[in-house]
Amino acid sequence: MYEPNPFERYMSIFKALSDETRLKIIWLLCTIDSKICVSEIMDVLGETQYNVSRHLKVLKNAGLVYEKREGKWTFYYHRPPEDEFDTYVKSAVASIPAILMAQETLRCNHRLDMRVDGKCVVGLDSEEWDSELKKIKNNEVNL
Amino acid sequence: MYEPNPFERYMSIFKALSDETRLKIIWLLCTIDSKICVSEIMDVLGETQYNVSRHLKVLKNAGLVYEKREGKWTFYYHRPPEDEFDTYVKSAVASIPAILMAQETLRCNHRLDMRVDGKCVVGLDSEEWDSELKKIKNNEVNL
DNA sequence: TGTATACATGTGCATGTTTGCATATATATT
DNA sequence: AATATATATGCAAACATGCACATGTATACA
Repeated sequence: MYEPNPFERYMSIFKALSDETRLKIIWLLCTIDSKICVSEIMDVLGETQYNVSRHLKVLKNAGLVYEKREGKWTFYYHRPPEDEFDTYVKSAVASIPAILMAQETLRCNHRLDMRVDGKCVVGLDSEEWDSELKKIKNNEVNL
Repeated sequence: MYEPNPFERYMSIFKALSDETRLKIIWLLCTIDSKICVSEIMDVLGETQYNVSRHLKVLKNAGLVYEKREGKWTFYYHRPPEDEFDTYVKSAVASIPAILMAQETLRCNHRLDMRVDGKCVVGLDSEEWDSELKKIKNNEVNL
């Protein structure tokens, strides 16, 4: 990425965070876990695969996340702050009240509990996750 | 402004800051002075009147500034942070290196020095400011 | 080697944003 | 009251963005 204008960096970070899906992804990365794969985000946010993938690319281009392949899965990691600006932006995102993310947090925690040795092992639209979802909806879990 | 989605607030703040002109305005408000009028911003940033006016409206709708009429002039004020999120966002903006704003800072300081009793008294495209600009360009001022 | 799974991306369409121009409004001055 | 100055805004064109569908690519597994 060639950035002739030094302001581009700041603008692209703010712009990347000005979308609800992307903001939620970053919040989850900052708050719940530092890495997450595409299918996990899909399930947690109820977004389609192409949308999640595209939004992640925007976040990656803004330098907010980086990706690492693990087998079939591509995990996206929260990129640690490199300067004061990054640090304050991260703090701002993290300060968004958890109550606004209650549903996503619940779903995310359940989805992440399915990992084995820190790796995603549940595929897209799996029956395993579907049955977990039903439990969540029926309040059969502890909030 | 009706905001059914609580995320709207965060998104509109990030979106407001994802534009170069608006980011520069907020930076100047945070760093140089807490208030500034439309014609001053025009002169400092070299933007047209309608653009400055509209960008200020975006910032106002995002809750980042508020306006107060003073005679012919409308002064825009930096709105103090109301919560943790606001505070971190302000810190992020303020952490943008001053070197990137050197030219704007210089022009802003000169323009603000023309105020009398804290009030703007120099009109649009005035000869007074034009002659100041020439001094800046000819390096007849102390950086 | 063939198939399934996870993810990425090109195209087209709808929508949103920015800008320039013209014009309207509000205040001050005469 | 008439005029000048400062600011705001409606309209339309240019541009950017987001989404859906289809398709392509990479990895895993049989």
